[in-house]
Amino acid sequence: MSELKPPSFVSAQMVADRAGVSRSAVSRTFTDGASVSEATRRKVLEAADALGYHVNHLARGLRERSNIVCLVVADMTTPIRARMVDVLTRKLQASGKITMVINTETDTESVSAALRQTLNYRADATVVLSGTPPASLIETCLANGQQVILINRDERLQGSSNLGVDNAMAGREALFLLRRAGCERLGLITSNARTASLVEREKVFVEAAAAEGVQVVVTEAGPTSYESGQEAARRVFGRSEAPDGVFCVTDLLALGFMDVARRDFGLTIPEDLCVVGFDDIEQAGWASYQLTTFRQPLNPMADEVVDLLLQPQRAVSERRMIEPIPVWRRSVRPGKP
Amino acid sequence: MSELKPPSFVSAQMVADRAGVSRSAVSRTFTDGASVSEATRRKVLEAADALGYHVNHLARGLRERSNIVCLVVADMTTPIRARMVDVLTRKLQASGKITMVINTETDTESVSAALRQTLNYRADATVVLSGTPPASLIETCLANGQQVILINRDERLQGSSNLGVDNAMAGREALFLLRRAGCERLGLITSNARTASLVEREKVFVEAAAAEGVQVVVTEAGPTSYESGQEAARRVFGRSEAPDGVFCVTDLLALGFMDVARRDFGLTIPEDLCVVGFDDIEQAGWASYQLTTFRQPLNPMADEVVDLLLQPQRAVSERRMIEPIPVWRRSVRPGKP
DNA sequence: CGAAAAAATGCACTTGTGTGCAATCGCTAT
DNA sequence: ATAGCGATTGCACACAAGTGCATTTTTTCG
Repeated sequence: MSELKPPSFVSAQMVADRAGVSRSAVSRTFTDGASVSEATRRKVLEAADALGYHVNHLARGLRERSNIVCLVVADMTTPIRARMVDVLTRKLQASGKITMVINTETDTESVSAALRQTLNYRADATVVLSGTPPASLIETCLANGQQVILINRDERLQGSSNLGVDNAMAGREALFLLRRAGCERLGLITSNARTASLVEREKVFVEAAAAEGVQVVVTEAGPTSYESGQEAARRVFGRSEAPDGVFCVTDLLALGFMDVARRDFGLTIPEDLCVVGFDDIEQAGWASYQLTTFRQPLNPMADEVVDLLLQPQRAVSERRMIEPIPVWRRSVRPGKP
Repeated sequence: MSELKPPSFVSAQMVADRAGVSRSAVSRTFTDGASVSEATRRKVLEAADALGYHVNHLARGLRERSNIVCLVVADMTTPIRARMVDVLTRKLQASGKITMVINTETDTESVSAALRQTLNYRADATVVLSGTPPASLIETCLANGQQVILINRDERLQGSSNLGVDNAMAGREALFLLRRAGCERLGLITSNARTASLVEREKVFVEAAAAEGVQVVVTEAGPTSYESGQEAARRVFGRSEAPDGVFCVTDLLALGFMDVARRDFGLTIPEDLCVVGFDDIEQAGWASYQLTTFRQPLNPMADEVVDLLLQPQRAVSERRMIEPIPVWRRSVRPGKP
């Protein structure tokens, strides 16, 4: 009560008064396919323009869908996340949705709070890029008619739509690339984040190596970052037997790893050491790195999200899997013919 | 009419029915400081929990402030922009606001469309990180009681709050650093974006050099990106007289420039060439670059934004200027004592 | 020109909240 | 026991839109 916003928003009623018509006429002017004569439409538009009227989407959202989509995301500064947010907001906008970003931590409590916000704002759908929401809360969302789309989360939660890249394929292919390059002593660099995606890439890589009778030395560094990659390299090359081929479960890890391997241990890439990453962030293509990696096809993924939004009945289907695209650069020796 | 969302959101009325109280009691239970007895509050909370009730912030926004803040931004994948969005969403959330991101192009038409969206959703405020909205539209926002905060835009538009880093200081200081390192042939790398911020950094640098009787060769590359930095380096070192000290108006430009200078022209940094950037993106600190640059103090800037939001009367004040922080790394020779 | 069909318009209700006002409830003090 | 008083409670309205239905206006066609 202390202060109402003094210059209030202009409402349809004000426009109606000014144009000398009923409020319904104003509403219909801004509704596609509604029946309004050309004359009154002109009067209304003129008045609206003069007053600076804009339809209140909040009020509209009371009756029908709000057209709001919530994006729950952590670690937004990470290049891959930034690109995901960029692509998603773009495509969502293009399909008439507006994006609310909820910047969260990955712990369950933060994600839960984010999901509740999502419900508070009557979002048509929630897209989760980070963390794993508790099943009970997902059910609440679904019970309220809100779609839940999980990206790269692969917990298969009842009713939620799941969507992600094929991590197994990347793990297998990474091994293949390193073996073809003649690498004998393999290493795997992962983070302590233990995301389902990361774990799967790791697992498949190690298993595929075992199938060939090759051992893999697994190094678990800190969070998924450049610094963790550096730390991992210091640990790896401080040991007796150094690897000559490494799969880093993330490009950021790979870049940090490469920098330390080269600068602190004098290794040359790819002669002494081959490195494979995952994500294909922009920096992976920079001249200093030229990292061989797997691209997450973000545009197709975002298209898929939009598609799910427009056809909610598809949501119950199985997990949609998208193939990552191998990007060959210079951090792995070309295979012998 | 084809399909109403079949499992509709649960409303306060449903909770009231279940708890055997009036809808007002429900509303008051979720309103701080409202008068409800402990007994009914308990009944309401229980019913709300059982039904999965969540207050509709859209409806709440009809009467009072919506607590929505719109962020208008382009080039979100750029590291500096990603960090800005990250920090802003964080701080806004912490102060009880929710962020709508509008991903736009920098042209006036796109920005205008974004601003209108902002009005449609009754945002309390709009924060513009990219592009320059037309004055008339800003006035409309203000007339509707919506705050407009422009960051690093420094057009001084009537009524909007402006906020940005001190570009002049950076330009002067960059020259000082290079001169102290003994650089004689100076270059400046800029982009064709011609943002006010970029132009000012450039102008002050060139003027300060002129004041010392030193000429600066200005090279204008494409958009503000790593690739443009590479392109600029190829042009600069293809010419007869190569510079030995360069100020790149952006870190991304600087990193691309460094990579080409080193790899394609065999220069060593900082012995043959000193480089100064601006922004202090994460990559500037990576081992391959160690770029001397100026940090945009994003946290203080975001604090300032939140502050402006909470005290709208401050909005009319003059442009708030924040000092960038010099970050000394290895891309510039240390000055002679 | 007049009747029937078509188009345009306005009323009133709906969506989910918050809140002023009046009525009611419960407790204390005389 | 009852007046007095403060704490609860419910009614009804406001907020800003969309829309079914009935009514009015316009158009069309015989």
